[in-house]
Amino acid sequence: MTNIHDIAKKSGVSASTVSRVLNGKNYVANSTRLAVEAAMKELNYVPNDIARDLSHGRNYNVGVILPHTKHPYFTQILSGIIASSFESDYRVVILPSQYNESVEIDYLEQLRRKAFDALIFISHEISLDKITEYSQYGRIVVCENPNREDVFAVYSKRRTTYLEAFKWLKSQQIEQVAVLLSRDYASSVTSQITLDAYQSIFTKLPNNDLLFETVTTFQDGYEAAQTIIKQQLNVQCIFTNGDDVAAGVVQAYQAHQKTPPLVIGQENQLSGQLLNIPTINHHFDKLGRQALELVTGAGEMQQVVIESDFIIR
Amino acid sequence: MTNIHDIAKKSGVSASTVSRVLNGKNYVANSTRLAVEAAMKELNYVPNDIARDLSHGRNYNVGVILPHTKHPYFTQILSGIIASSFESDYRVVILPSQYNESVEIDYLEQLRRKAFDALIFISHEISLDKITEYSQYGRIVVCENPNREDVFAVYSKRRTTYLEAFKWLKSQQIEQVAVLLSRDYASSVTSQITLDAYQSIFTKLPNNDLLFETVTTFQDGYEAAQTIIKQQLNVQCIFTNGDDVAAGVVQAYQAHQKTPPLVIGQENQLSGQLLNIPTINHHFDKLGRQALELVTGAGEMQQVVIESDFIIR
DNA sequence: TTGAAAGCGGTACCAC
DNA sequence: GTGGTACCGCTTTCAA
Repeated sequence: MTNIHDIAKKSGVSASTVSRVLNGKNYVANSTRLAVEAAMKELNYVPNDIARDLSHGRNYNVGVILPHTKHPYFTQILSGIIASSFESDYRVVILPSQYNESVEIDYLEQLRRKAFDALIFISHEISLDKITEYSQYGRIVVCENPNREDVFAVYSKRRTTYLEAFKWLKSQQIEQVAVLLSRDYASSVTSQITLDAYQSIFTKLPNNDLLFETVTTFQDGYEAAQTIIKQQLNVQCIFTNGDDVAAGVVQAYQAHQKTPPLVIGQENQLSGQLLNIPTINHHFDKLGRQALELVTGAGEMQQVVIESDFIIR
Repeated sequence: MTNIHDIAKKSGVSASTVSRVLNGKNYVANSTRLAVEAAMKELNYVPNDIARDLSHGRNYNVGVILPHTKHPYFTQILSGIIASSFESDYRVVILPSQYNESVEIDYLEQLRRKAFDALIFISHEISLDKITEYSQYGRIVVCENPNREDVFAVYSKRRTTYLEAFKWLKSQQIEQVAVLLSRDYASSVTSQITLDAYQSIFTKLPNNDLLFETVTTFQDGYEAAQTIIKQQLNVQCIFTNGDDVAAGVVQAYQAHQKTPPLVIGQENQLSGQLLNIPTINHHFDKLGRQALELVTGAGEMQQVVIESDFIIR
């Protein structure tokens, strides 16, 4: 590896001067500059980024923690982050966590060891306390409403839109609504917001047999619908947590030769467009973009809210 | 930042000894070890990864170059790479290229500057010559058949499966086949393989009006199908380059109140399952896993071929 | 079993 | 404008 000292020697100047030429900063005589550049060309020199990083104490890497890449919620946010990184000086490092707390802690430790300048949690199992504890080592942004003010956050304004959707249902005289959630009420903020909005509009929670709490895929949606069909429940609408799930519901009804009730999806995916399912667009790509801007920005503590839309079709 | 020398001083030993304790290598007296560990605990010390990287001359980062994350071909391979990285010591850095040659060259230069230990090109615009030129700076793997032996590569065995699919069509007395490609014959190896296989079976290329060369999305598929419908072409089958595209084709026919011909997709996506479209599964996740194993491995020059399946439904 | 010292490859402050 | 030098923080060889 030819280094900065080789260039210095070759061109008869000091390493400091080579460094100046390299960075185009400070004054260097034109003749000196040319001599140094000639030496660099001749020795086929390029600077070493790791050495530079060490000297600067930073490496422009942002770690992005997500459980896996099988769910559109994660991948859509990730896409936004990546798109935004393309326009910034930062690189995105993917850190899969499989919902495993100790893996997440390990990533926080890596932040502490300077492996990254900053971290984005698209989702997390560990507590917010743990996250704030590590904030001294680099900026950390979470992609959810933390319900406290000492955490950088970007999140979708779900509640308003859920209220809008449920209000609309009610205006259509629809009151028998099944709800398919991705995770149980206790462990998911999204589930809490959904059910709280539901209760605000319908003044009660859904009956137990109309509430499904671990539905995340097409297949899960299909099976939940089958349960509803078999039990011959009186259902006017099935409110799901994603268009793929919604598609599963519709397919299940069709497989049973039945007309599905009104099905509502989320995330405005292709599956929903194909089957003409009303949906809620949370604009996760935009959320991802904001997350990167926030985590690489210089500003004060901040929380950004992204609007979402209810799309009737 | 408390560093290794602080620990050395605090515990009354040399930095070398602290380093030994840190790495658990070489002999350190038990009493010494305990003293050092106590000092580390007390000063809340963690080693600096960048310094370690500089000393080692490597950083365990693998760059993954892809045009964008909007196409399932890219994201499926990426998922495989990420899943595999979880089981390795390497980190995945996402490098979006937007099909831009100078951006790709810049990433190659970053490899040279030691920003990464290795690179995976999921897709690339630059020449293979350029890629081999930079191979001296770190291992580089491409995700396509390079048709030469001096490049690490992982690719799907498309030709065999395309032949199988076309043969099956022929056995069904289907000879009027439209083909929707993602890119033109000249610039896409996949397009070449597709049409070459077509020609092997049908002894001729598709007519010009049955060949579409820049179709990549649902919408593109929809529009291509509209063209076919409007021109009232005699088509028994539409062979597409993806299930989402295939879904667009089917939807276009339905919108025109027409029964679609046999439509074949690729990639075994949800959209294809929903609409019951026959497809070709290229197992891109597996391809991604192999790509990471290959790029981080120690072995000789190697090329790995992934089997694909024709799924009739 | 341990320490001194020379790297790894740059950056940046302070004189001249 | 330019050079000297200390420093970023860890690893590793060689001697003791």
